[in-house]
Amino acid sequence: MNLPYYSSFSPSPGLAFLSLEDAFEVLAESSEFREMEGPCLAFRRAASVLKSLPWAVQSLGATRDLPCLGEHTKAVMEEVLQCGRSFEVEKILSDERYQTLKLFTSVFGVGPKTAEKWYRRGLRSFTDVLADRGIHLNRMQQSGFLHYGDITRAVSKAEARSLRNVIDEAVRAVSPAATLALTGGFRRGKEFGHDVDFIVTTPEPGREKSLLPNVINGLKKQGILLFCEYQASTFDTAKLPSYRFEAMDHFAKCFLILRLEASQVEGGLHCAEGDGRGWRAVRVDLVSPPMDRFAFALLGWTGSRQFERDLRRFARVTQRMILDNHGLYDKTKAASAHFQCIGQSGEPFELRAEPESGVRRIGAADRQGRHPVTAVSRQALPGGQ
DNA sequence: ATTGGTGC
DNA sequence: CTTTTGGC
DNA sequence: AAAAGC
Repeated sequence: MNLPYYSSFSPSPGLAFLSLEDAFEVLAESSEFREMEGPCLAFRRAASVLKSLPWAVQSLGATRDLPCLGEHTKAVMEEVLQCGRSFEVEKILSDERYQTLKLFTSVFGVGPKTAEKWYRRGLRSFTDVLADRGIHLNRMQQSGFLHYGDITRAVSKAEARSLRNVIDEAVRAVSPAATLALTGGFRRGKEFGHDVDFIVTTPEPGREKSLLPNVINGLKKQGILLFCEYQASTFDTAKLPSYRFEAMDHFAKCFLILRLEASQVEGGLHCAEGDGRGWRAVRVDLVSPPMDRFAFALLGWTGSRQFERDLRRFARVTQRMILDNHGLYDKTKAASAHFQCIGQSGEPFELRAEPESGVRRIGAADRQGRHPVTAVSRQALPGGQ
């Protein structure tokens, strides 16, 4: 197993200059570990707003008209712009609890609760965790440790393209009429990602239930399935919108770790220096909504996380609607009349989401003559429910 | 059966 | 001043 | 922590 060195943010002063985005990400993460949800969100927004700018901020004056930046964030910015470091950020980076929780949560299958549990047991390293006879790792965490080096390594665009071919072949063998769409960060145009996300749907009635299980079987037969957690659909149009407190959508989906052969990647694998295996493990997610929900699923899974959050808040507070991965609902219509998206019987639309920006994104896009959200049309269902 | 993990 | 922040 | 609501 490849253990990480503490590399992401070097606490050694003078060497690594901190970017403003990184500084806010550290503050956000620290707030998250301390269960301060408000400050966490505020720092995430600050980071997101700076990321959305076409230029790098070089002076405090340039941030005068930007939203989501207040007293605290501007004080940090002043420090970082002045000398490339922040006292508060460095204090966090040198904090043992922060370092340990950051390390533990970097393992696939380990979230804040589990990381905290291990920390309270006095564990401080992977060696500590793996040597502790009282710790039982679930299947996901076992895979997380087993493939740690590979799945913490960034996935390149070329690797994502290659995986598209692999998935496309497996899908086509099951349902030739199926639609496969790349989502997540790579759909947003990113050069690197931590995984590769796809949405797969079939117009063939009755096929949707067996589609994902059959695709998974195909990958298994190829011998490239290193890990699979399959979640069957719990989607039910009669129960929309869902009032239950649930983070995830109800579509059939699977969280995979696949073996990707170097020979299938144009320009080779994104791998470590002396890695002669000729393959690497990659995290892949497949989501399979019913065809008529394709657009909403695509919108929801294209991200970014901050964009999804802001978009839903925008739908609620200014449009008086509820948006989720399953649909768009008008709160002002009786009995939660529900709105359908184009593409029910025909072509799913091309979503032009442009995430990675802050709360002002929609307005900014409009000013530039782009309309990232207008693809979701207000076409009422017959009968109106 | 519940918690915590998975995701954008 | 209090409330809201993905009624994920 | 920042913004919105009262």
